[in-house]
Amino acid sequence: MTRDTCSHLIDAATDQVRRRGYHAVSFRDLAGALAIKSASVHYHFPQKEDLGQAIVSDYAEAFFAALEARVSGVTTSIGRLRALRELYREALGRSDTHCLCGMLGAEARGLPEPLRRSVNAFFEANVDWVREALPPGTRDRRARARQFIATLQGAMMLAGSLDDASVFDDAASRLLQDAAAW
Amino acid sequence: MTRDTCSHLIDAATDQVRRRGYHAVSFRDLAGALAIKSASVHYHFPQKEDLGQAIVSDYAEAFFAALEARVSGVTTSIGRLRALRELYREALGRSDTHCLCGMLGAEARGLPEPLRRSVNAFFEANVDWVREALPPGTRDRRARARQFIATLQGAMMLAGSLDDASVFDDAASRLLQDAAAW
DNA sequence: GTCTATAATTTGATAGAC
DNA sequence: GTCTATCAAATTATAGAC
Repeated sequence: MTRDTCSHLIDAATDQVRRRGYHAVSFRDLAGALAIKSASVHYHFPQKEDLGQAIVSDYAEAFFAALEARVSGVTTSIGRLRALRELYREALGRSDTHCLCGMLGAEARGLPEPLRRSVNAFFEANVDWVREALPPGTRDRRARARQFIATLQGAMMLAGSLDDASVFDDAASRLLQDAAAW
Repeated sequence: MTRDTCSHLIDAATDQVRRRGYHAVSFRDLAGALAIKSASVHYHFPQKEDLGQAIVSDYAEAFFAALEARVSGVTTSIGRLRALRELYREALGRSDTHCLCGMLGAEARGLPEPLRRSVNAFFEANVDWVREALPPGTRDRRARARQFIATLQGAMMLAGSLDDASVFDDAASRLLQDAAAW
């Protein structure tokens, strides 16, 4: 028994939006990927915005679940930050796509407001997670957490644009190096 | 005598692509902004890709010209890096828009290949500029330059999405703080 | 250089049969 | 749940008058 159409649609939409952006993905593109018709896509997600919300909440849930799985048993701050870096890195390496929320964040001013809010909730949660993971003595914790996420996001964008994953590796490894001294 | 239509079109297109992304901007949007018809836009830029190329090369030229103007007379490494940070920061503050190439870089996989190459040339030049601006003793200069640009780009994206310029200020100021010790 | 007019295609979306 | 059929609007783009 394979997964249902709804899950497949979310996967296809997530993949395509991560590659090309929200406005470049159409219901017909997605229908084609599943070998169904666009009317069937509308059955599952009446409006494009509904599908947008679904992929963001699905992505956020999977992201934080994968993150928690990785850090279970990891007690050092650097170890936890490293786990986050590796989660970003594997998304880039496995599917050669940008972070879904990195893409939607760039496009934020052109997105329906509720969708933009969901993207922002992801970022807030991501920043909060880093803030808690930082070494106990770190000062300006929120600013450092923002810096950390900004670097990973920017590195992922740059690596994807230049089609060179070493850009991510360079930026992320120096970031971790700096963070060890925070 | 006001500037000609061609320049106005480049300005309007740059502004709208920075706000909403390449695929979300139409010839009719741009025509409307100039109170002309879309057929007139095609007179100046036959294909959308032509307009895309024009805004990127225009942007890159203006960016590096403004950068050089800012660093004329600035001799310290930190002073030069600070000037770059301020150039990014003012783009965010003055027009509340993302970096044009940051936006197009995120969308890169969905752009015509020649346009993508122009965006990448901007990033390569930006990284090269930082590499030369880094303090003389800095090791892993290319990696550090990539980290620097990644952080500024990611910070600009995050600040724009969250509609909070303090995100940029936090990330960028900590970056400069770290860079002083590189 | 700008316009009207229009073509060809794509897009988000709906109605109703099966 | 999926389909056919269709719609209204939008999109990139062109031809030709002024």
